[in-house]
Amino acid sequence: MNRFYVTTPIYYVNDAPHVGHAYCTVNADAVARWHRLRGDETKFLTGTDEHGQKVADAAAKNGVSPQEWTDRTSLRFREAWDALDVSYDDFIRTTEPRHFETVQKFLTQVYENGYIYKDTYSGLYCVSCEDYFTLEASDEGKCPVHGRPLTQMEEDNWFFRLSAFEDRLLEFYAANPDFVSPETKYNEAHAFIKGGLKDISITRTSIDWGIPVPWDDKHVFYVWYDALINYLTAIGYGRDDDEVQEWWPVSNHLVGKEIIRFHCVWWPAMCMAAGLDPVHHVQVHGWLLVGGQKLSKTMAAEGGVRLTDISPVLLTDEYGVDPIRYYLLRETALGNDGDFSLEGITARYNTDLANNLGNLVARVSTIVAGKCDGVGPLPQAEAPLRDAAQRAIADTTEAWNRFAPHHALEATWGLIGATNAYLENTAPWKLPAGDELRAVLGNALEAIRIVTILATPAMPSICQQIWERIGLTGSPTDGLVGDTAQWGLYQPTNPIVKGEPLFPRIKADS
RNA sequence: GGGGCCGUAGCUCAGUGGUUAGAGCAGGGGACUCAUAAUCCCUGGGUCGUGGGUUCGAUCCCCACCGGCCCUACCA
Repeated sequence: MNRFYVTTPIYYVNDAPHVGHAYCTVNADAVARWHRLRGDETKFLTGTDEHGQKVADAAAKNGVSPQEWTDRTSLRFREAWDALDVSYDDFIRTTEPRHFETVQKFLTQVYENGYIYKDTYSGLYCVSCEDYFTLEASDEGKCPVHGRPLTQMEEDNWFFRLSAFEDRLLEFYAANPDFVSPETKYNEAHAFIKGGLKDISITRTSIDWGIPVPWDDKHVFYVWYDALINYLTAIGYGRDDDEVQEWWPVSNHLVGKEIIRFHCVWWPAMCMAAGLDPVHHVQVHGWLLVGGQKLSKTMAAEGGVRLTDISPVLLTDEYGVDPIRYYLLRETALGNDGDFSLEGITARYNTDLANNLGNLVARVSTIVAGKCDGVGPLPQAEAPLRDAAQRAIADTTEAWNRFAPHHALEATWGLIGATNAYLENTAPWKLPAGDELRAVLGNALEAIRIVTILATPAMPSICQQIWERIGLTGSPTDGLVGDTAQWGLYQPTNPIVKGEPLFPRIKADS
């Protein structure tokens, strides 16, 4: 039995979920669904990050307690994921007792291993930002954001001895060239380590909205330290339900490129410090850009992007869940930045979904209804379409296995194109009733059946619908893809259903 | 200041040290009529950002520059 553990970052609850969150989460979801389809025992974790100064501030600003604020905002994330058909197995909140327990166990271990020490943090502080800057990061001693002079501040902090892991991290990177992908992100992380690592402050005394340091109750852990450990909380690290041995060796983090440092440098070092192997794999994704600009809360606040237009829930209301999932997965190569636009959604929808897939199902259904009394004929063992199907199956499989949903869908759509072309060549609408006609339609239906299996990680609900329309019982997810995605297995038990268009075209002016 | 990324057909992007640089979409032409004015076939001379260098030969290697962007230690 293979296992597969995939995580998203836990999302920071100082604001509402937006498309950027959805992008990451839907990719993780599709990959998780693929692995379930392969028969892997799969665990898909997402959740919310609920500590830190910004959350406390956001709560205060809204006149509620931090706990109430996080309850409220965390719920919005779960609602968004429900709206997107996200099949997480576990939703973690960093304010949960289980997380307190794991964090304290984990960091106590690091402490006992001698990698945490107390020192005075002294740095340049910007009162407006309420944050420290290094001299290098500052604008010649002035705040790079506000331009006002930074003041020297001191605070007693506990420090993590990150510098002790420079060599071990470099060795680890050398020994694990697939640790981070895509390769450019691996290089980036590797280069950063080579550039030298400094110890980092991991606790705060200035706030109390956080997880207490077990050996020093004046301190709470800095939010990132607590946050990263969520990946271990969910598999029971340090608790009765400890399943770290089973899940950690097959762990995969899907993260945005801006948090490479935390996941590819700090986090493996922290694991090493606790006597644990680092996460198995970090898959980095790029950003969705709106009009070439980063899609972010900041931009929206400045009026650069209308936040209401990029709420995931509004998008699914407008275009449907599966089309949005398809767009997010298909439009941008995972690892690259991508354009996000309503025009792009419409284009993908009309061409790939309405014209290619939806129309294929419609035209085949109509001919079967008209010429075969609505009963789907069986495919041939040997058919011209068979090669196209096998190529699509192989390419799609390979792509999903390496975190490349865009390539997977491209490969699957290759079979849709081949099937449309096959229909042109065989012109079943001209054929008299008989074996030839039945063979052509059976082959086309078989291709459609295979498509629904291959595409179900991306569009679970539409694929189920198509499955039923072509007269099959059960679901595309019944059985393992290795067994079911093989030419020749189409065997309907129900009549073909013509039905309404699966994807009514979106008119250009709407 | 330091580190890194990107710049390829109208658009979005693939791609490789070597004869004619590719795909999808858009556009143009044709076919067909089963289908959601859908589908299928044909159609892509674009200084591969600019200027140098290495090389028998570079879009792909090196350097500089221009333009866009990211990280520099709490925004997917």
